[in-house]
Amino acid sequence: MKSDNITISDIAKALNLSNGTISKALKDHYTISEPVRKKVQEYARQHNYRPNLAAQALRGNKSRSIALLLPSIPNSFFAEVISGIESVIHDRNYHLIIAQSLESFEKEQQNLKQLSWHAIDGLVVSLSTETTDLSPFRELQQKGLPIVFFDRVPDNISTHLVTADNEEGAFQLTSHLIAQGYHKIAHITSPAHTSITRERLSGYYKALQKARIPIEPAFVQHCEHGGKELVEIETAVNNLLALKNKPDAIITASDRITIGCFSILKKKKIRIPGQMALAGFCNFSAPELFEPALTTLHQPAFEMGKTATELLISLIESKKAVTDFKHIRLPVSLQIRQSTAKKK
Amino acid sequence: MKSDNITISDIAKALNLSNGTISKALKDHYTISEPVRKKVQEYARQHNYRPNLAAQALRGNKSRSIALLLPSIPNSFFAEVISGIESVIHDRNYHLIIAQSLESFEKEQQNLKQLSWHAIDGLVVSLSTETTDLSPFRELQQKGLPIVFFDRVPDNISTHLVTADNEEGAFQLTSHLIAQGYHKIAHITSPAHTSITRERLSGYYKALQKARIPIEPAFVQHCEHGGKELVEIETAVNNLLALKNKPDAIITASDRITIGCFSILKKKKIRIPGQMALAGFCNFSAPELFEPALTTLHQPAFEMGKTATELLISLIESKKAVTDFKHIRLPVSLQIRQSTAKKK
DNA sequence: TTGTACGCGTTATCAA
DNA sequence: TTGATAACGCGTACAA
Repeated sequence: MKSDNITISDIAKALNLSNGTISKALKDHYTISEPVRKKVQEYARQHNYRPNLAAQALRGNKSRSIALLLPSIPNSFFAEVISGIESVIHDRNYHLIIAQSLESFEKEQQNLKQLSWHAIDGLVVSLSTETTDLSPFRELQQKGLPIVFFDRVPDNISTHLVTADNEEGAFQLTSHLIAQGYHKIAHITSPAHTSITRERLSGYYKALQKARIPIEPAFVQHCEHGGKELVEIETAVNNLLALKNKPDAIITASDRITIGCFSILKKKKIRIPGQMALAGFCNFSAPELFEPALTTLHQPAFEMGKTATELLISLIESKKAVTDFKHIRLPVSLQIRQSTAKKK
Repeated sequence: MKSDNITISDIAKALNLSNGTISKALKDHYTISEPVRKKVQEYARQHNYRPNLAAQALRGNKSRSIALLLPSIPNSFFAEVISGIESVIHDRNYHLIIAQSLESFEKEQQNLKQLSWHAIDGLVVSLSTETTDLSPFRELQQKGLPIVFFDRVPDNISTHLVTADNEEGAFQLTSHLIAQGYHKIAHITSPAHTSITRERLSGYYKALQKARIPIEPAFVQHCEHGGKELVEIETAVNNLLALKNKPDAIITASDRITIGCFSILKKKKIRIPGQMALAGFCNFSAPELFEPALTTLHQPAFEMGKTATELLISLIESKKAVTDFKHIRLPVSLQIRQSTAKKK
């Protein structure tokens, strides 16, 4: 776009000062006298001065752009996350560069490479289900790139993490089902290596233990690609249905698995909750319209995006190296509906 | 990020050539001899040379970034659009800057201003429902900024437009309902001034005319904010239900209106399709799980995003001013389900 | 307290 | 066909 913006040297000429003075005055440098500072800032404001981002980037070796790498954009949960990121990024004067991995490690790596060409200042990531090798991320960190992970976060990495309180969420889902009279509760989830899977499993186990319900290993089914293909979910459901000791309820671990599982049960004409109760992690916008209305565990996706971005920006703008990293767990909310009605 | 990339002058030193020669060789300038060209490109490839985007931006007065301005990110339709844009933008070496208007003209203008600071090369827009004043967009165009509109497009503007075939979609929906035995078909839609509303109304009227069904003006209800607040949709539904001559079917004009209307009818315990058939424009991912499964008209959102972006890039990169603008209408697909079962 | 001068990496112009 | 040089706008030593 033809930029008709004025530049620092325009201001310098107009006020009979030098470029250096203007530059310093604009950023409240301490060596500039109050009247000059005021005059310059006033002039800049009136003439709608905007710093040339390209020049700043070239000079300062930073681009004021943040990259977002996530599994899938058109997914209720991640779309809300993006919205949360958008809510902070403009005010802080950053760009957002979005790339989706589509749950593929290869695509993720390819994206990562492309993003690095953009000379990004920071990276917000939710890992693909396939990702186990974190070395590419570690390498980028070592080159000085701040990274914040959210939702699907790695272990053993030194940086901020933002997740929903997955353990608590699974605990609530499971406890709710138990309270409704279901005692044979299965869990369909993502690959065992991912953080969210482990945390949710842990919550599931804790709830069972608390109710003194023995753990049945066959009740836990993993979708190796997080339910990317429906057939994965179908296999998981079939495995459960083939058990001698069939479960009477299923809790599911992601938008896609929840919706997929629901759909498969309906296709199989299995009554919900009569034959099988169902509840799961889900940020879908209208679960109350389903038949039956679906009990969901809602994650604060918008806040996750917002929080992760704020943390990232704090890392980027921190003068001294940050070593005190936090894992923020945001509260979830259980929304009880028909699909987990009391067992008869 | 600490960019450890090599630069043009690194190559120049290594090969004992000048910067200018390297620059030209890399872009296949005709004045560079074949052997030099090859040598330079080979060296660049081997050493993983990437042009510094900030420098290119500063020098060439363009940023290789494209802005996307749309009503709402966490909306099935627009999320798919973003995915479509993402699919082309990286390969063409552009950034994407996203801003959402949340259906507010004021927020849209504010975004527009902020975006212009980023020195964007082009703009992809879907207008907010509130927008009637196009002058800000026209001004940007006159300053030389290429703009492509999609979905909610303006009239009387000289640029490429990309929409779904809204008229055909509404025609199909209406004709389908007629064929199923519904003859009192209402239409809940967005404000009358928007392009999609007019096109869909036109399709609706054409289908009625073709079937020789008289048009009933009270059957057309507008949600002034596109159903941003549920109460708008509720009012529209109530207006229809209060009519002496009640409709026996409703077609709805957007994700939000469709879902909202569905929800309201259920809350009112109105049987679908027994008392009121329902079908609408909807890119929601699992309309078959609703009760009843919802007949939808699906828009090719991914393709719309992709097409709009390709057109925009062609405008940006066109050497000569483009005057031959097209309005591309992408095909829609009607998915028939229970909510429009044959009238008894 | 302010001004001068240089360099970030690239590209365009002009000279060789 | 290639080389030298200047310029894009900004920030920062260092000089004044």
